[in-house]
Amino acid sequence: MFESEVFALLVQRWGKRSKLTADDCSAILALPFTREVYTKDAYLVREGQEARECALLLRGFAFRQKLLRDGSRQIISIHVPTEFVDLQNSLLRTADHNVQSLNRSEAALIPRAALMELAAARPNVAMAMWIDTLIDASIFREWVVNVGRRDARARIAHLLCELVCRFRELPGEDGDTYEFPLTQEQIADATGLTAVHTNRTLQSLRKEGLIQLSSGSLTILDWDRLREVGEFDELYLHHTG
Amino acid sequence: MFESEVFALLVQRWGKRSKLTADDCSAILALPFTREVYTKDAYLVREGQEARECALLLRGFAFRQKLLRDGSRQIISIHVPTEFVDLQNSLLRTADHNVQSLNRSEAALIPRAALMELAAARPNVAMAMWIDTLIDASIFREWVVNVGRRDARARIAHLLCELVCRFRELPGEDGDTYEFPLTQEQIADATGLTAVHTNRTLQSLRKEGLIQLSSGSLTILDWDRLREVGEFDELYLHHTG
DNA sequence: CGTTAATTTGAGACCATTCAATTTCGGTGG
DNA sequence: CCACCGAAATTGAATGGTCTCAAATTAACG
Repeated sequence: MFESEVFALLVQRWGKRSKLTADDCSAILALPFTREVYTKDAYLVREGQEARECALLLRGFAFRQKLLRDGSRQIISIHVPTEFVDLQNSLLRTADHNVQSLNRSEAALIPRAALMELAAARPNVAMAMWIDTLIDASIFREWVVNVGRRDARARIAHLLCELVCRFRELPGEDGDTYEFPLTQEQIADATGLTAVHTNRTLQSLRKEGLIQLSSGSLTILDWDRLREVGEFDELYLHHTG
Repeated sequence: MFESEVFALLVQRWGKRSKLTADDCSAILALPFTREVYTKDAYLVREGQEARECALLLRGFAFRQKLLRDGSRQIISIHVPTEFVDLQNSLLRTADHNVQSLNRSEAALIPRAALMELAAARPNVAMAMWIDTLIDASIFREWVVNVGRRDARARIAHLLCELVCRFRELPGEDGDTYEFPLTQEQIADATGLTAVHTNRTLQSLRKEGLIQLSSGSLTILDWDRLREVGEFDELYLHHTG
């Protein structure tokens, strides 16, 4: 995927909900950036670090995460291409969490200052960025509910539903089979479970004919029942398209 | 507390991190609003509802919440006076969660349109509002970690630490004793526990001399150890003051 | 001072964890 | 192309933290 394409997809995504003028669009397309490739588990952002640039995912996946003293990890969200991975850190200046690459990924790094100037000069663009961060926040809220009040089956089903909904938005992704980049350990860290229990729970979802999941590929066999098990309602994703 | 005071406190809070001109300030102070009083558990915002106005808390407390099919409830955040309770819903238009009054509270309801116009016309104000929502998001992230990866003692200790830090910012609140408006059931819903287990866990925190909590009043007896138990690091609150 | 909400207590059941070992998978070099 | 390797997935058994269901006690409030 060429960088120009990604910025074009970004403009397209934002254009759906905010009115962007031609000038707004060309100002976005004119943003300076450098490209960076990340290997699996490489850090894009580190907690405590001062934000100097903001990463826009071009290819691959990334996730937010916090580490606890005992070494356990909680994943807080998953990110797909065309998403900014740390607008929050850019505005708040010092990162309060880590961002890691899920698999081999690539990002465009935009200098913080350029992004802030753009936001200050163009209210429409600022609004689009703001809304992006609000949707992130909405997803965080749903995750609080997920890990706080649902049992293992529902947590995992809900996570799978969310990811499928978000993968579907990507160009070239449709049908019922998706490239699925999370290991069971990562699913566990995203749902607040252990890898062992995640494994057993996935088996039960498979045994009941809801999903098929192996070797990096997820097939949804029964979307309605998976939704039901995860008590999934996509309102919180605020997909207008 | 008079409304003029609250808007003044808001301007003061925002002024700490964003540069607000005199014009910005007077535009904020000129916002139209109506006042509304809420009884305990009254709804300020309902999931699925279209946002027509945005509530600024003047007095008392409020909390965000989602309800599950089985009737259980997950509290997602607590809010104190001078905080906007639903900027998120105002921007995203349709509310994806509920907001309830924690005790008897009072809010200034600002028409959505007026707030949006102010944001569009004044980048500094927009930035201040944006940052408010980013700090909310940071708190959501920490709550994902709290309910996802900590045991009952740590979850409750962490919640208490957060609330104390935020109460301290309020005028007239200092020392080690605070008005504490949450029932044990609400603490349970905020930490993803049951009320019964919350009760036993609070007893253990009391028995070890960390806190004193009864009849709506919380005293911190050993801040350092409470922090330790909750693995609390206030970076995520982004208090610049 | 009665009535309801909130807190407290007990006992048993269960979901998820822990720890350890085994098997399978994916990739790499010989 | 096969042998090897580390990572990922899988299995088993025992433990334990938290839940459930009830009932009792205490506090709050009009």
